[in-house]
Amino acid sequence: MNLKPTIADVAKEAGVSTGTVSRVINARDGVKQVTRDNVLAAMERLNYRPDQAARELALGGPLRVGLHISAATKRLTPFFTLFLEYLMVQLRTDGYLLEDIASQDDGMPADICDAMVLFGSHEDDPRIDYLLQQGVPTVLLGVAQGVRWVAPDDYGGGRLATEHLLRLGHQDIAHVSGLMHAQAFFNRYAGYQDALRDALGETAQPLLLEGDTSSLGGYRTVRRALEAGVNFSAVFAASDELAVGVIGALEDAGLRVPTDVSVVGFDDLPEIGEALTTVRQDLREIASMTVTLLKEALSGASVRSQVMPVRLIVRGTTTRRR
Amino acid sequence: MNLKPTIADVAKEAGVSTGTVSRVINARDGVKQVTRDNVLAAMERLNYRPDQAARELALGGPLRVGLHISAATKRLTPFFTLFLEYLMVQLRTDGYLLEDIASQDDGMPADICDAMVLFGSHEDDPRIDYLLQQGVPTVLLGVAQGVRWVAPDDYGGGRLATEHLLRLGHQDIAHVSGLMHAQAFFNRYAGYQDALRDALGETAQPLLLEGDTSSLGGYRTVRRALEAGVNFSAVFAASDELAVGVIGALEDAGLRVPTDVSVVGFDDLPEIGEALTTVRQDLREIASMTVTLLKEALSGASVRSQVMPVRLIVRGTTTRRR
DNA sequence: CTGAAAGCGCTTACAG
DNA sequence: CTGAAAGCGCTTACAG
Repeated sequence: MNLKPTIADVAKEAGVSTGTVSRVINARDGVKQVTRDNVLAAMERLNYRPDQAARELALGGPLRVGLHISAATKRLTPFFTLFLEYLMVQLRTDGYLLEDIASQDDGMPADICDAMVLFGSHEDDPRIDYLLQQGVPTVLLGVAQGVRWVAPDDYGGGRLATEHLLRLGHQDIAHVSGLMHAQAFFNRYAGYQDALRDALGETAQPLLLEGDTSSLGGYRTVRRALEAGVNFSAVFAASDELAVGVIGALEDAGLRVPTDVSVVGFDDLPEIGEALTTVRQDLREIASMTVTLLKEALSGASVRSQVMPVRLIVRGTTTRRR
Repeated sequence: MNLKPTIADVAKEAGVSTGTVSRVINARDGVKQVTRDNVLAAMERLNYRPDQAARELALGGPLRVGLHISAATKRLTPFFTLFLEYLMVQLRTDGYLLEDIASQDDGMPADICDAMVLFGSHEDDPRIDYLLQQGVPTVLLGVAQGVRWVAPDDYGGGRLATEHLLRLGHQDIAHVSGLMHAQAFFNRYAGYQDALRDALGETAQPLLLEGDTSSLGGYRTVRRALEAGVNFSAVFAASDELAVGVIGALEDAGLRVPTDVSVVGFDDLPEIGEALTTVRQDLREIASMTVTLLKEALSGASVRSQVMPVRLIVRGTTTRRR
């Protein structure tokens, strides 16, 4: 039979009852280790995937995972859109339902689900205490103390991008970013600064150009810098969106990319950064890790967090300094 | 009892069996009209909503609705993101699962679901014939012949925006838009032209500024026009995103909005167009109508299509001509 | 620690 | 045209 295997198939294969299989699937304790291993092996052999509809029906509803984003976070960005899509798919696979949670007047989530995902945290985010106090399993996107979180290696990515430009002979490297109170931007900037200092010593001149984080923001920031006579032969932009704007501004100023100015982005978003030299963060992996931590939280495992690796993708917007 | 009513509750209330209730829920024929009315009334009284998990389990899987977007369409835009979210929620409510369908080499959808939603159609979209030939229930976003479609009143919206500006005394009104082969842009432009002609007669001077449809695109388009000495006291932008860029370019050129130049957008997107005078299209309604037409298609009802109304929202970016 | 059995809310042959 | 009943794939008291 090549139909989708059910819990009954697994039970037969493992020589146990369906109840036991169910217990193993749900990591209920009170199953002998040998039995558990047996069942796990059988599941593996049959490539068994639980049927979510059946599970939901038996349980009287899906497990609800609430997504709460801080007021300051923009939802309608390519980055957020993509991450959300991956997260939703991941959660659905495991039978969870992702719900959008609105904010109360005090900024706290207006509804509390079986578990929560927090987005757009800054330091000392009051939502964290609030949720921990209620004992709700919570995972954060970004870095914080005392909660489970997952975040890309922003610092390492900043270093990678900057070191790449340094290796190409650039010294006057501008960093175009958003406001520094966002943890991701702060860490990318820190990586940039450290790489610069490591390579150039104390003569290193970090050049931070802050502005709006959209493409338009990147454009205007760089255009203004150019008009003010600021000088650089390379730009590390803190996101692909910014990089797109940066390139536009350079073009409009008659500068060619990468011949005159090299540009590195961050994210490696489809549709946006496809032609860019950029630092790739794997959003799918990040979403997947978010779900993993969520499940750990739900099962009461000990708290841990995860930095996700990034890597440099060299494409056509960087070249050796002339 | 205030628990969620089940099919059994409805059956008892209507004095029939659960099988019969199921038949009327699913619009199976072979149910006497009186019985049907009875059941419908009972459902109404109890405010019955079918349990999707149970349905899915009994049917052996959810009904899959495939979303296919043309290669040219950008997915990671605020507009698309928002629409997709609404569509997904609507579909889930009715127990359908939205799936993203990739393209074959020839541009046709690589997988065919129980029903399809097509996005980013232009005239004579070959996907339409392809799907109709296979007999797949299909709904299109946009306008086309011989299929079910739903679209906002682009033409009417173009008129509304332009007439608003005319009423404020503006005569030199530029239209900033994307490429005209997109049906929505084409129709918005047509509305603009007709409103202009109706008000100013043959002296009317349509001024079309085409460019990239992002905010950055709007910015660059207008900046270039300004630098070329093009003259206007008002702009009708074909989207809120474009309008944001337009306003940026005006500001950077030292022009105040709306004192010096009035700007109208289109869409009324949250986060983007919140301060704009704009033409509101109700994406939630459009998504909901899409699902309605999908269900009609699935049940074999006769083909119909729907233009969704839009309306002008006057906010702070337009004022009387100085 | 594990099995047998009932139940979650629906659909659909099968009878009548 | 309609009802009684089995079945979809899980979970979970209840026994043992």
